[in-house]
Amino acid sequence: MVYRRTHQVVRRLAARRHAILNAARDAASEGGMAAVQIAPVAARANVAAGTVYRYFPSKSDLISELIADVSHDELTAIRRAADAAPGPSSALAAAVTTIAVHVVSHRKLAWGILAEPVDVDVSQSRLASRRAIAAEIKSRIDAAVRAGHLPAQDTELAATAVLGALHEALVGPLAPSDLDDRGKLRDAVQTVSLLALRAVGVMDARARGLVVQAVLPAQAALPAKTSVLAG
Amino acid sequence: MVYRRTHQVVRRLAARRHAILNAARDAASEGGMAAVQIAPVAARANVAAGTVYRYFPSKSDLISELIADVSHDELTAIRRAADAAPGPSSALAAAVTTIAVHVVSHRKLAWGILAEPVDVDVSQSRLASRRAIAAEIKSRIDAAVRAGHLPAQDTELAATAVLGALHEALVGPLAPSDLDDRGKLRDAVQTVSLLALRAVGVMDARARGLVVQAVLPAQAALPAKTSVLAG
DNA sequence: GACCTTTTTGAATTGGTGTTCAGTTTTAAA
DNA sequence: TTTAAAACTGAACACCAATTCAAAAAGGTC
Repeated sequence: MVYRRTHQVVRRLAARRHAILNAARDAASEGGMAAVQIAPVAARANVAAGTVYRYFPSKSDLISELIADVSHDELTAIRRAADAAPGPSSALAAAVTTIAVHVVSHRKLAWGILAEPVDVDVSQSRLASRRAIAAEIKSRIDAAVRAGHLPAQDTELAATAVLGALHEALVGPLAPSDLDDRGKLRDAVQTVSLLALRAVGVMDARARGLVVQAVLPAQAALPAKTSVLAG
Repeated sequence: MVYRRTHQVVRRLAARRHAILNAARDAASEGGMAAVQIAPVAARANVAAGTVYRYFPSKSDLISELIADVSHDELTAIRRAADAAPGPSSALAAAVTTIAVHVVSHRKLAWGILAEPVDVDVSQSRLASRRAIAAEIKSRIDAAVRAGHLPAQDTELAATAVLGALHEALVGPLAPSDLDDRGKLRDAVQTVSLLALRAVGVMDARARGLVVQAVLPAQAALPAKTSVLAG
């Protein structure tokens, strides 16, 4: 044989793969999934359109991997925030506010990942992404129920509803348009987190306290260098 | 002039318009918005593809009108249910359960109206549809707040979040799959309605009572002849 | 029935983007 | 430097449903 992949090449290939995925993420962050088209993404990554197909079998696969990536980062952030909390209720509050802060800070990307119409079928990866995050929320609600902080309930449905409330209120088409203002953003995050906690049965007064405590670290964790979502 | 539209013709034209819209609604009910394609819809309505374009400038307009129609029917049903309730809290509960029962009873159509990817741009009519229903919910929450039954809050955001919770939990991709069972359906509707009411600040015990009272009439109103959504 | 207008038809056209592939460039080994 | 494999390029292709439009049919008046 007169050709073998050397380390250098392997690294370059990996870098290029990253570059393409990154280009896709950037495009999605700026213009939503509609902006994730092969030719523009290839241009952003400094490769030709055909090259994309040496790394991803189809556009569908590219976007699916993008969705999985972003979800994975998101899940990590949620877990870290919740695990750092002192008790089950705080953990739930931390998880909820983390999601709220993240999606509201990267609305275009979140909208693209979650619900924006795409011309290729990405329902499977969206489903997996949602399932994973819903499962995390469910487990946090379960823990709070076991601790006697919340009434017994269908926690799976509750987790799904909580996610729906967060998404619709913060990144959906009816979301407030003035969320670029830092104060407004925090208010919206607090309001919606409060709604979510009350929905699962946290008493109003207690929920307010939990939210206030959870919002600060969630916001602080975000602007650190590269944000988790837009990395 | 040697030609004027006679009554008969006017009626036939109107009937045809209805037939096309109805065909679109049927198609959406069966196969979601993906099934709303010009040729199949035309076939369903017993006209040629080209004829559709004498009634609707574009597919986008056809679907937009379909969305507006369905939303209008939905809004009417919500108002009727809420207005029949004895007080502001009951009215809110009635509105919420009405939405829940409707979307869960016509999931494919609801999904198509709300969020399913479509190849043409229907974001404006979807936005209008959502806005109208959110406004109705908001006004019911406002009334309950004024009556002192709920804590003061950002009712616009609350209404949006409530809708998001209902939709995601009942028609989204994570919605339970066993909702064809009548009992399961009722349980899901109750559970999610309860979550929605607690979210806006109704106490758990009271919310349970309101939901139970509201679910029965909402369910009863539905199967009457032609359902409001699929009619 | 003659004559004009509106309506309908459905096959052909259009448009836009994902995907392919023959030719070119780059890389590694001899 | 030569050789062969892999990687890359980008213009051409394919796909597929929305849309158009010339011809035909139906409707209305005289």
